[in-house]
Amino acid sequence: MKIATWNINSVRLRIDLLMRLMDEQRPDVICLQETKVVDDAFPLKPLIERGYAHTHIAGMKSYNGVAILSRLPLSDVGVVNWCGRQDCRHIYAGLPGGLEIHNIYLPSGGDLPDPKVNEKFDHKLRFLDEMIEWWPSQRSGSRPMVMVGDLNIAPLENDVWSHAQMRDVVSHTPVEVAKLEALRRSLGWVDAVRTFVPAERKLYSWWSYRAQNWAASDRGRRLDHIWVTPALVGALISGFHLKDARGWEPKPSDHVPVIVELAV
DNA sequence: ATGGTAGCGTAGCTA
Repeated sequence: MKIATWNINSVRLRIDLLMRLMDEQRPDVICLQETKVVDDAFPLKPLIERGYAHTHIAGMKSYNGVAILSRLPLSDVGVVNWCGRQDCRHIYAGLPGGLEIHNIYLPSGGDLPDPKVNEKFDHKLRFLDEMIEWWPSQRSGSRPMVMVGDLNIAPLENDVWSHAQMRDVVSHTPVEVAKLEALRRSLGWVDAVRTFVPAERKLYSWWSYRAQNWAASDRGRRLDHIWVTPALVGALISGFHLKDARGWEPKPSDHVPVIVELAV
């Protein structure tokens, strides 16, 4: 089973690039974040025609929005609301073989890394706190599960272009990295792609639109992740980033797809 | 220290 996750930054604007991902990689399951569209306006028809007949979407006007697009049947689908909001950041679905996949778009957190003055950073930390409590109470780590998405945190030193210069930049601050680690430990999640790309190697999934030349400056961050429960570690076949997609024309997303293959 | 770009929706928010 091949699973891809991609912050597409508007599914309507980039529907042709989504079909390129489908044609080039043939994932069995694609999870999207930042679809930025209400469910009634989601462009499902061309995706269904391409074989992604099983879909579970939750979108809102302008912001956020997540989608699971699958060639394989989905069962027991659900939505999870965090921090008392219904803001389309977490959906899940069952897959054949007793697998469950969770697709999450974690709050970005704004600019200032101080929860007392920046409500967005406070929201990000509370979102993490709630998830840290939720997983052990609602799910078992012995269950085969995959958690994917834009977590808006780059946890490792080599998940950012400069660990020293990023310490006070939201996405790499010690407080959010510690909470992400607590979340990982909650069910013993394993960072799937980092089992194939050693922690000593730089690895990014996002490059800012604001750079004059994203590839030349190469100031990226690894914000997008695929985690698996211990029950699935032995099934991992490959894990990689589709870096070429950052240059896809016209109008690339600022995030690239992250992909794993599982022998299930 | 600042500003740089992008998407939605058509001003200003979010990233």
